[in-house]
Order: sequence, then structure tokens, then C-alpha cells
Amino acid sequence: MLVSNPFLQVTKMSRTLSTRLVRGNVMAAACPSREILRHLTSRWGVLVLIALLSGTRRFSDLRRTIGGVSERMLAQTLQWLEQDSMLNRRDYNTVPPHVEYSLTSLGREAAQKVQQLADWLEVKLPAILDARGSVTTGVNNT
Amino acid sequence: MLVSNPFLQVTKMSRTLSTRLVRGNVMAAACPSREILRHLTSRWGVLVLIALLSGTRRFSDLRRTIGGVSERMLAQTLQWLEQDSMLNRRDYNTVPPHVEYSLTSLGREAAQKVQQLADWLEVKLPAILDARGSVTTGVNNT
DNA sequence: TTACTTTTTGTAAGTACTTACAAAAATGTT
DNA sequence: AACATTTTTGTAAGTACTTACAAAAAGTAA
Repeated sequence: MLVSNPFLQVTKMSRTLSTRLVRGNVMAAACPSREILRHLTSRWGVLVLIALLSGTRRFSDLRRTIGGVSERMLAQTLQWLEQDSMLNRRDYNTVPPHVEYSLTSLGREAAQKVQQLADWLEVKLPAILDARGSVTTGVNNT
Repeated sequence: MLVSNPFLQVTKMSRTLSTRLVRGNVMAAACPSREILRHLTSRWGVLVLIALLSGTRRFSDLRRTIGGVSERMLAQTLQWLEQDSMLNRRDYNTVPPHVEYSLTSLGREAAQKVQQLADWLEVKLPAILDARGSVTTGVNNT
């Protein structure tokens, strides 16, 4: 009955009596990977990760870069990603506030994966819109 | 003033007088890529794409594979992805219904990118949870 | 005839996300 | 003194996502 589900991946056992599972399974509803995946692929999370790939940035800087994000959601998203150890938050404790955000090594890896998807999408966008029956002119709206 | 924004990517001009933009820009709020990115990275969209990487599947089959998804949301997500030309829907027009879903070549490319992120996450999950201060036992909850 | 099959949609209700707006801090500028 | 600066949080209100549940189609099995 073991491994009847192809998504249930038990790759290693601990030396103790108890089974130790060493990797997540996004197909399992209760797996913690689900929550983190939601953060990484959230509407603004994706864009924050990509924006931070170019280096350390301040809050307002990110807000200017990421078109359409509100202060509220940017703050929210940054907190999610910080809690998941995807980014570092450096607070200079000054007034007015000066806070810098940068990717952790973990975050950089995630950001690269996300960036590859976004980059692919940007390139394929005209083809996708064509297939949809839309026009390809004016794609770059600001 | 052109190209003052590093995310505004104009890579080609048409032969006519009008400017023809040939790739999207996810950082621009009004760019159509935004909507498609949301579909690809949506809570269930990610999992549908990954599940379909293993081949053609029926509705209930997908529902069983993707833990926690409701019929309503699975149907909704499948429609989004179908409209974006990411998957084909083959209806046998029988009663009871028999419908098969499979990735288009476009969808397969997107799914692979998404899968790489999910795969990375599954492997890194224990490290992420450790950094969070949680335990790594029982990660594979079903 | 009654039950079961599969997929999709409608409804109602609930949760989560998102926005707009105001507020706060301590210092520098006009 | 009045104002701008930067980041975050609170509130209230609105939109979008999500669930649970019932319904429908037309045959087949009991």
C-alpha cells in the first residue's frame, strides 16, 4: 500500500524508530509547503521577489517599481516573505523610517525560479493573446 | 525619456509607423501579462499545471490528485487556464459526462517552470521550516 | 423503478484579499 | 510654526476567492 500515491514522497528514514520525512508534498492539503507556495506565488509576492533580484531596495522604491501595489499589500507581502526566510529586513531605526529589503540566499533561489516563469510569460505573451483573439499592439501599457 | 523605466521593454519595431511592442511587462499594472500570471500562479492553477504534466487527466482524477480542491474551484481554474491556451479540454459529449484535460505545448512550458519552483520548494521545505523554528517531522501530511 | 455514474453550474454564506484614507514617529526645511 | 520626509498599522468598505450543497443530463446496473 506504500507509495500508492505518486505524490507522496518519502525519500529518507531517520535512524530512530519514527519515520522522518525529508521533503514536502504540494499535492497534500495539509503540507506546510502549501502555505509557503501561496506566499511565493501570491499576486504581489511574485513581483516583490523579481524586483529584489536586482539588489537591496527600500519600501517606497519597491512600491514605485511594482505598478499598482498598495502600501498595505506591499507591507503584508514583505512580512509573509520575511517570515518564510525569503528576505532580510534591515531597519535603521530612524525617523522618518529607513528600511531596506534584500533577498536571502533561499529567497534568491526562489526568485530565480519565479523570474524564469515571468520572463517566459513576457516573451510568450503576444502568442497567448493571439490565441485568445486579442491584438498584440499596446501590450506594454503603463 | 524612453526606456527610463528598466522594466519597459521595447525590443522590436514594426515596419509601420506605429510602435509595436513585442513582449509583456509584469511590473506594469495594466499589462495583460498580469492577469495570465495570476492564473498560472493561482492557488489551484499551480497544482493543476503540475498534475497535468504527467499526462491527460479527467476532472475527478485531478480532483483526487489535488488535495483540498473543491469541484467549484477546480472547474473555475480549468476554465482560466483553458482561456489562456494553457490546456485543451476534450468533451466526449456523453452522459454521464466524460471530459479530458491535457496541456497545450504552451501549457507544458509554463507547467515546467511552475514545477521547478514547486520541486525546489519541496526539497527546501525542511530548511525553511527550521529557519522558522518549526519541526520537520510529519511534513508529508495527507 | 431506484440508484449510480461524471462534470458543470447555481445559490448562499463565509473567508481572504485589496483598496483608500488617516494616523504616527523625530528631524530637517521654509 | 507649518510642512515634508518614510514606513507601518488601524479602520472601514469593497471585491474576489472559496466552500458546502443541491441540481441537472441520459444511460447502466440492481
